[in-house]
Formats: sequence, C-alpha cells, structure tokens
Amino acid sequence: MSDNKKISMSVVRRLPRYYRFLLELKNNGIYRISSKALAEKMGASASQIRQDLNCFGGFGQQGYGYDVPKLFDEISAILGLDSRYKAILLGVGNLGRAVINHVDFRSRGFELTAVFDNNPALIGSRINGMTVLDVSGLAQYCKANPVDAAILCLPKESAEQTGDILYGSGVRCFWNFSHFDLALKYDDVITENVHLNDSLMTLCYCMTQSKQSSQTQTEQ
Amino acid sequence: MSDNKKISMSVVRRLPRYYRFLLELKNNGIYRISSKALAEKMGASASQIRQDLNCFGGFGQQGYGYDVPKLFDEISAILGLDSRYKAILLGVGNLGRAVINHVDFRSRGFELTAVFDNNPALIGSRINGMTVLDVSGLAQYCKANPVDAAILCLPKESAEQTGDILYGSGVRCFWNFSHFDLALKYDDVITENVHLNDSLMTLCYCMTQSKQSSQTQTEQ
DNA sequence: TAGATTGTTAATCGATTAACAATC
DNA sequence: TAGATTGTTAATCGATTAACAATC
Repeated sequence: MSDNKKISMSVVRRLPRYYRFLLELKNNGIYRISSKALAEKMGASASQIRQDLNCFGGFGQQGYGYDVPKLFDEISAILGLDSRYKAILLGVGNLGRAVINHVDFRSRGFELTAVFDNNPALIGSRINGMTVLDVSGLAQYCKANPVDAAILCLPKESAEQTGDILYGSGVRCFWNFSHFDLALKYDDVITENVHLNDSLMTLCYCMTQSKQSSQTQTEQ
Repeated sequence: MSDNKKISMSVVRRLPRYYRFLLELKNNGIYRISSKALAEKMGASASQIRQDLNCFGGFGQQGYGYDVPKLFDEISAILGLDSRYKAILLGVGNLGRAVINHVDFRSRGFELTAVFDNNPALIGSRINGMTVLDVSGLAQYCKANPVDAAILCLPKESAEQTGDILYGSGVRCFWNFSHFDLALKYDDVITENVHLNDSLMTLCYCMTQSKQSSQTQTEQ
C-alpha cells in the first residue's frame, strides 16, 4: 500500500503535532481546512504541510482542502495509535510515577502492563492499579509475558544494567528517560529519548543568549 | 567577544550532549580527546564536532586534540550554566512533582523559587522544602519577586490562562510541558517545549513502521 | 464555468560531510 | 622533524519554500 520511500524523522516528528491540531479542530466542529489555514494555525508553511501529508498519500482534494475527521483518522493510522503495544516501566521514582500517572498510554498505542523497581520500600506497593514488581524478576517476567517496549526511568548506571537484561530478553524498543544511550550500544534497537536536563540546558542557553544580545544592543 | 554569527538550533541542541559526554570523560580522568575519538564515543562525525565547536571558538590544538576539562568549562560557560535564573513552577500534579524532585535546577543554571497550584487540597502543603502557593496570587507574586522563567506543568486550558497572567507580569521565558503553544500567541517569548505524549506517539510510529517493513520482508 | 486549492516539480536554503592546508 | 589533528573551506546531501499545472 504505502510507497516504500523512507520518511525523514523531520516529517515524523511533526506528525504528533498535526494529530493534536486536527483533534482540536475536530472537537471544535470544524470539518474542513485548507493547508493555508492549517499552516496559519500551526505556525508552519502551507507548502510544508502539503509536502508532509503527501509523503503518506493524497488526503486532500483540489479546490476544497482537507476533510478534518478523515485526515485525523489517516494520521492516527499512520502513527499506529490503534496498536496495543505492551509496555513495562522500570524505575518508580518521581519521574517514573509521573509517567505512569500522567501519560495516556491507551490513546497513544500502548498498554502499560507492569512496573518494576529495585527499592524494597516500593516493591509490592500499588500505583495506578499495578503492583510494583521486583526488578530481580525482570528476565523471568519477560519470558512469561509479551513485552513490546520498555520505559527507562532509571539513573544512568541502573539503566545500562537493566537495559542489558531487557535486550537479552528480546526487548528492542525503548522510551528512554535515562542518560544511558542504548542506540549507541545496540544497533538494532528503536529508541525515543527524553532528556529533561538537556532540555533545561537548551532553555538556559537561549535565555543567556538573548540576555547577552540585548546587552550588546544597550551597550552600543 | 563571541562572533555575532547566529548559531543554529541544530548545533545548540547538541551542546547538552557534548556537556554530558565531556563530564563523563572528565570524571573518568581523561584529560585529552581528539574529535575522532569523541565522535566514535558519541556516535557522531568528527567533522560535525569540529564544526560545532568552532561556532564558539577554537578550543582545540592542532596535532593534540581537545583538553577535556577546558572544553567542558567552555561548554558550561556557553550554555550559561553558571546562571541562577529564578524559575517558578505552575501545576503541582504528577508531572510537576516529578520535575520539582527529579530535575537538578542548580547545575543547569536555574533556581526554583516558588511553586503554584489551584487545587485547595495542595495549596499550603510542602514539596521539597517549598510551600505550594495559590495560583490566584500569581500576578502579585511576580510583582514582588524576580521571575526569570516559568515552568508550565498544567493542562492546556489552565496553561493558556496562566500563561497570559505570566506574560502580563513580564515573564518571557517558559519551560512548557503543556499542549498550549505560547510561542504561537506571543512572538517575543523564549520557549522550550517538552511534549511527552508527542514523544510516545513518535515511538509508536517507529515501532509500527519497523513491524510493517519486517512483515514486508517476510511476505516477499 | 471560475475560483480555490491540492499534488508535485523546481529552486532555494541550510546542515552535514569531505578534504586539506595550517600548525602544534 | 614527522605525525597528528585541528580549523576552515568546498562539496554534498537533505529539508524547506516557491511555483504552477492539474483538478475539484
């Protein structure tokens, strides 16, 4: 069906954004939109939107624009949001708990099936209807249950150790909040990294930069 | 001092990564590294590393390579990590609490000075040594205290509302975890977005894609 | 039909990689 | 000095924007 041309990550990373804006339009009862109007709404160019969408197919209609609910469904399908990938989460610290409680796995193609920690104080406690399991039983768990993806909310050292166990158990997809870069060690894994500290440093850079350039202006 | 050429965001987003790898090298007692060796370690190209660093100055030495502690200090300075930007956090839900407890503000150029919520059950409680303040007193707080940046850990609607108050109070820098895009509404703000749901959808896409292409291979 | 807007090709712009002279 | 490795320019590659024929 889909043409076998490789989609660039630049395009892929814009898909969730299209998804969000189209959902909002749909919820507001808007059934039709042109690339120009959508571009304005999203702060993008109409050309880019048409190019992006045409990577996956001709979803629009000349002279009319795009059917919002139809396009929304198409993008949901492209993203694979109707999947039910079984995910387990490692590390029930502050970050892990936030991910468990805050992220809507169901509507994003995932199902959170188990959570693990190595802290005896946490093992056995319940979070969001799940009992925290002992990470020492991880390999065994992976043998007995399907695991499509693992979510790493661990400090770097444990992440490497646990990542090795998961890889050894056949897990190849990771949502990685740790500073251990799995893709560097294993070349057949799919990883999506979230580095909060990096993000904050980027903000720090931008703030520092803008401060300096405004100072330069004043100094002149 | 620094040449006034504009640094591209592609380069800026790699800086925290250089920071991380150099810190690790430094901690491991490695005092010297060539662009080639660092490239191998980071999964990048030596050419890119030299290009990136040369945006900011000639930190290396021909025939020798780079002095690790010196380069680390240079990058810290470029990022502005010695700053003490005063940040306040809005929304002490799961995500907000994780950010408060998990992120190391000090070492990333920030100081978390106050946290706010609108939930009466949370207002007045203490988190990490800070008392949760009532968001209704936000504008007043901003008048009485310096606020360099705001961290939005709110649902979309409250984020827009609260963002407006913050903007009205003169705040121009945002670390935004919400789905409300401030940069679209105000053109003089600095925002760094973290969209966990988008990140998870990207992973879903990649997993779905790899599944389909491996199926295609099998089908042939 | 006339107007609007897509799908798609061509042109531009930016980022990455390659190459090599400069130099430690 | 000879070898190594940078800083920097040139070449390539990819992504974005512009343009326009196709068509609803």
